[in-house]
Amino acid sequence: MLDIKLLRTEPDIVRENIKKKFQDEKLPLVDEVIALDKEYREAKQKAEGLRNRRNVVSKEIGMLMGQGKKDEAMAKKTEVTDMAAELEALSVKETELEEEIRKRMLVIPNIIDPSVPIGKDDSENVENERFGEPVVPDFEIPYHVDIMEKLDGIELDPARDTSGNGFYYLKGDIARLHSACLSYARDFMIDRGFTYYIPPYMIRSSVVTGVMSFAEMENMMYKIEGEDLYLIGTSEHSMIGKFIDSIIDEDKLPQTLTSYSPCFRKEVGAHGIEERGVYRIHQFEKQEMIVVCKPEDSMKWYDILWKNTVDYFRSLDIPVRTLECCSGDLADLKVKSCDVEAWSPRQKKYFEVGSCSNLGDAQARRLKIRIKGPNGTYLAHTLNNTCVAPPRMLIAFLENNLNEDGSIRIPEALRPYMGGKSVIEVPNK
RNA sequence: GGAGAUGUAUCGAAGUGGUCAUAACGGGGCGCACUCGAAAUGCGUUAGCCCUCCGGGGCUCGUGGGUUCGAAUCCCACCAUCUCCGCCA
Repeated sequence: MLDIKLLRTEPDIVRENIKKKFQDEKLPLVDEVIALDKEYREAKQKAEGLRNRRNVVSKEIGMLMGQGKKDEAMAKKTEVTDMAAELEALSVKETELEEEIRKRMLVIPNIIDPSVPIGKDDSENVENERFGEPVVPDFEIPYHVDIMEKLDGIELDPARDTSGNGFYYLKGDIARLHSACLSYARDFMIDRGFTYYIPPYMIRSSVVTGVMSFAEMENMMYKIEGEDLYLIGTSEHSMIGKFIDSIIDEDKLPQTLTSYSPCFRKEVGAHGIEERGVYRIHQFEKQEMIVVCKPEDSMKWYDILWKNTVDYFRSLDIPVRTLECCSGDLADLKVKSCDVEAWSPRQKKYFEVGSCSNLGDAQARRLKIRIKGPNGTYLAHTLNNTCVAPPRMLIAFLENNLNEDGSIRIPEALRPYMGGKSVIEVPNK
């Protein structure tokens, strides 16, 4: 969410930004907000004038009552009663206008960073940099489910019976590999100075509506029946939620956190949920990074965050690239964002395994996350990034570390988490 | 899950319908004075948000409603904490 003062003083910047994001249909909102805001402030001033009068008179009534001057007090009462209706009407108008303004402010996109490439949609995202050689071996790479099944590491049919499509049983060494990736990611991030968190996996509706839009909530979140609780779609929800309406001492910054959680997503209308396998599923696990920092540091942290993910994947011998989100594909709250994509030798292309975002002060403004410094309080900047989401990254892991005989090589870094194993062998039947 | 108690600034806490909400009283922090320095002492200071014609004004006593001319105070709902009982990993 933008600062409304920016719309008052520099509406052209806001309009220009909307155009850059190819959301011209939102252009009228700028003038609407400016007009509503003017009306709102007039109503507010009038209402506050009346409230002031009421407070003063009520105090006088109190004094008169204290002195036993009942008649004079009664006369004053009438004065307050007379303006009650006007005040009530103004209050309602005030609230209504405020809501109308907020409704519009929520959909006016955040000002993007000047470095963001201009483009209409995801087809115009820009490859930034490649890390590692994208190798295609001279033998055929099977579909990830087939690799896993050959290793006796996945059971999809029973999962369909117990839970439906979009769930899975991981088994044996593949399940262990999944957990190893997470444990390794946890230690990897701790080594880089991040504080490890295990957050609540369910959050109240008031937090949900704070951290996402209504449409997102409908399409992503599972609700617990009979309770005011939702299963989190990512640990970012609980991690950012804990900062809602808080003021952080400047010397406690930056907050660099890494959180583990299972993630639950309905994936309503999402492409690929029907696909067999673990690419898009209703339940997965993820190690996440969250940073809350001073405004001047956020771009520095943005670079540190995505590089962490790149380093993590490179330490597992998986080639990756970073793909920068163009203006039109950037979510409204984000200033800048890139995906980390892993190489798939089977598809001979890169696919998304993580997403790094700098939200500037937009999320902080919406959630009232502030910093207290020597010169007053100001809004924080917030960032988040995926370290690893194993079910999906296993696809890249298995494809890139597959031997011709179907066994899987375990990179050095992961061996301590796999009981020292250097290879996952194909079981003899 | 049952019973009871509680929620006021940085902390403890007073206020139980008005003329004591920046909020008594006490502690902590910070600044200044005294001191070679420190302790002790004294003085001062120590929320956030919004509007502003920059004079000021409004809102916030866990949160949201209600009653009232007026609510920290009365009523309702929710949230949280503590104690006891039950249950559980």
